[in-house]
Amino acid sequence: MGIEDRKQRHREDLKEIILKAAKELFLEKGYEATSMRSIAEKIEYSPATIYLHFKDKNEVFYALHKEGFRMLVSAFKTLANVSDPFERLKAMGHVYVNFATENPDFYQLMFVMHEPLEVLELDLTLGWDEGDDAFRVLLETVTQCQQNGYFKGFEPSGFSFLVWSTVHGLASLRTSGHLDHVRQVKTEMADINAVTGHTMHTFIAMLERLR
Amino acid sequence: MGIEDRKQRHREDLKEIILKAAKELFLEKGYEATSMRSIAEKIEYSPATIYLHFKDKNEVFYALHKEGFRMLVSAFKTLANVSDPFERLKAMGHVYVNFATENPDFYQLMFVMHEPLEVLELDLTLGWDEGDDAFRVLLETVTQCQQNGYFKGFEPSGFSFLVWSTVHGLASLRTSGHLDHVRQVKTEMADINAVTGHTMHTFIAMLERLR
DNA sequence: GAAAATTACTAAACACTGTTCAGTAAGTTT
DNA sequence: AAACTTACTGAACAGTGTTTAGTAATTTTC
Repeated sequence: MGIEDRKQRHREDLKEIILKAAKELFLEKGYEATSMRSIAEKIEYSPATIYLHFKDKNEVFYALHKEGFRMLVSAFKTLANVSDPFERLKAMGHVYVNFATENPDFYQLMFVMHEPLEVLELDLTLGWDEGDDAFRVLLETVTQCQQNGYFKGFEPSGFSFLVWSTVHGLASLRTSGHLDHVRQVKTEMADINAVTGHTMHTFIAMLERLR
Repeated sequence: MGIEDRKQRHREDLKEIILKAAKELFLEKGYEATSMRSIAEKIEYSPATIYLHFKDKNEVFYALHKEGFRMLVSAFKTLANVSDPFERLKAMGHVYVNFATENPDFYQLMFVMHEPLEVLELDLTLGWDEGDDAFRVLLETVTQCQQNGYFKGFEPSGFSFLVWSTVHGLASLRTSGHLDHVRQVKTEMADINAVTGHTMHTFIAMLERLR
């Protein structure tokens, strides 16, 4: 029935339609609960049709993974007008953690799961371009901070990895629920936002001491 | 056949046998590839038997998750004889990251996946005791460092969360492969061990500056 | 000692999953 | 009109976690 109706409708690019449906299901139900069959059902095609456009489930989610990076990089780009590099670094930290907080599923896909990256393992020339972009922006900002007298004596890429580790660690402990668990058991803090904010604040205070 | 043989064998606690098999399969093949059926086959029982001892797959892996924490906490305990708290904190960082490096599957289960924690979500009084223990040791060490003049002006639990975030971030970027990817594309470092070591070294240098 | 109750276990089914492949109907080219 | 190409699908394969009805052996009760 649905299959017959759909044939009348004007045809957009089917690949886009598949991704749109996959994204909606993914954001609504998560990765595990978004099956190839449920995507197919949503777009009123047979599951086999998806395999004409994507090699496998990983390739579908790798496309979403890339979309997530485009979102994050574009959020970073709004910070280009912050002229002071240290202020920009702080703002990047907040943007990063906020992105993870507001888009936990995307964040999981981009930085935690390695399923969608299995696509890359077959073709190592194929890059993680958007991710590399984001790191480049961080590295540039750290280097500029050093020109302003911050982080003296630290090797810039090592320092960038350190900053990334810290914000990623915070973001991932937050989205996994482990941070909130320890907060509940070990602290007096009111909620998960309080720990996250407090930890970010501590991190920035720490960076500030490294003038 | 196998089922008949096994009935003759002396009976240990079946729950332990299930966990032993689950652990072996898990360390060999990973979480996804360790099915209830494969565990059952390994111990020569029917899959249904496992459900007489465990509510579901999560409960099986929650038991392994706890075992991982016992391993980590016991590794921390070997550090009790390091009398200088700052030296102890540094050593804890290395133990933590080494644990994640040497037991990536356990680490995933303990700090990255939230599947085994779904068991807890039903019964919130049930704790993550071993994990809380590990955090307590960290908090104590940080507090003692402060008594020796380190990290002045920082609130101890916030600072502990920060330290945890950093080492967890490093460990999880390492085990997920993201760290190595960026290293390959963006740095001259030889291998994953070089980045990890370099980032840890940078972190410790940073902490040292906060006297 | 016979009957009843309990224990330990399993076969089979249910409702899913990702993926493949032979086949078909419609449109295009020769 | 015949041949070829495209777009798509139904059905199957081999797997998954989990539940349930049932059974054989053991233990308890009368």
